[in-house]
Amino acid sequence: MTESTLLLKEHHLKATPQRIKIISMIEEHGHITIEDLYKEMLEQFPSVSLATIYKNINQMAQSGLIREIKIPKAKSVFELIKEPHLHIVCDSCGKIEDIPVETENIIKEAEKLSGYKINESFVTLRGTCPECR
Amino acid sequence: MTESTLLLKEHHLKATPQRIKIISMIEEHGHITIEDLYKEMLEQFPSVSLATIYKNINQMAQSGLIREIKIPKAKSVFELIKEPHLHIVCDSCGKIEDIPVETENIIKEAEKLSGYKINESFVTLRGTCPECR
DNA sequence: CTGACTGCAAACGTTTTGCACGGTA
DNA sequence: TACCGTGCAAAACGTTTGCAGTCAG
Repeated sequence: MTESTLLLKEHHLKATPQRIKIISMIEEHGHITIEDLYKEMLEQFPSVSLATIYKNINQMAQSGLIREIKIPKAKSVFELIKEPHLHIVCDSCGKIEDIPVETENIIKEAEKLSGYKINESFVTLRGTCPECR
Repeated sequence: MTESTLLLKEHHLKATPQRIKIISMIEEHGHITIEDLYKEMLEQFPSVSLATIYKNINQMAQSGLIREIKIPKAKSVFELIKEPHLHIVCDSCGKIEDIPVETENIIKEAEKLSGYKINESFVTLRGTCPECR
């Protein structure tokens, strides 16, 4: 029983070979676009359909297993839902990394200023990574 | 000479009636989707084309006059580029507001942790607005 | 065994493109 | 006047849907 299979079972989704592959690819890459998911999937499942990928991605997002991250001026990527973190995108090579930065202070501040009850925060930074500098 | 006309001139774009209208609508609404822009524009320019709106929005974004804000689980909105601020979206009514929260601390922290040189930050929060609570 | 999942093809909504006409500087 | 912007129609894209066959539980 693989890790991906377990994740699927926990979210009450049938563990088909396609789904297992999708999850392990997201896990492996950290973040991945639909396009890359499809390309890489074709190597192992030559007749896989884009429709299948979309259907599964949508279901997994619905079940709270994965989440779509919209990136300014770039394609969306998908990631497994884990601990809160923020994203940083390299302007030069496009790489996306997670960073475990605490956003509590900002949220508290925003709640005070806005009067909103805040449920979730999405933070994306853009800059230049150490390798591209 | 209107404010919108000035903004266009500053960015070396010809001040056509359609462009002036687009900018004044973004200014008026703060944030607006392409769809709403088009609908409202039709009232004043019954034969305006969606193609014209897309072409202009893309040019204005390219010139640094406006910016696209991608919202989780919702349509993108466009805003004039002004002082840094973050966005908060109401889960219940969908309203989007700007909040002038300082993000310097988070950025410093992220730079330290990641080794990146950070150029810009995008922060979107979701929650419930005072009216919807 | 049965309902859920897959792959295919067609449909859909959004965004882009090419072109002839019209308007701004 | 020269060039850029507009509107129209068609095309290109990304995503979704319906359906018949297949598979996981």
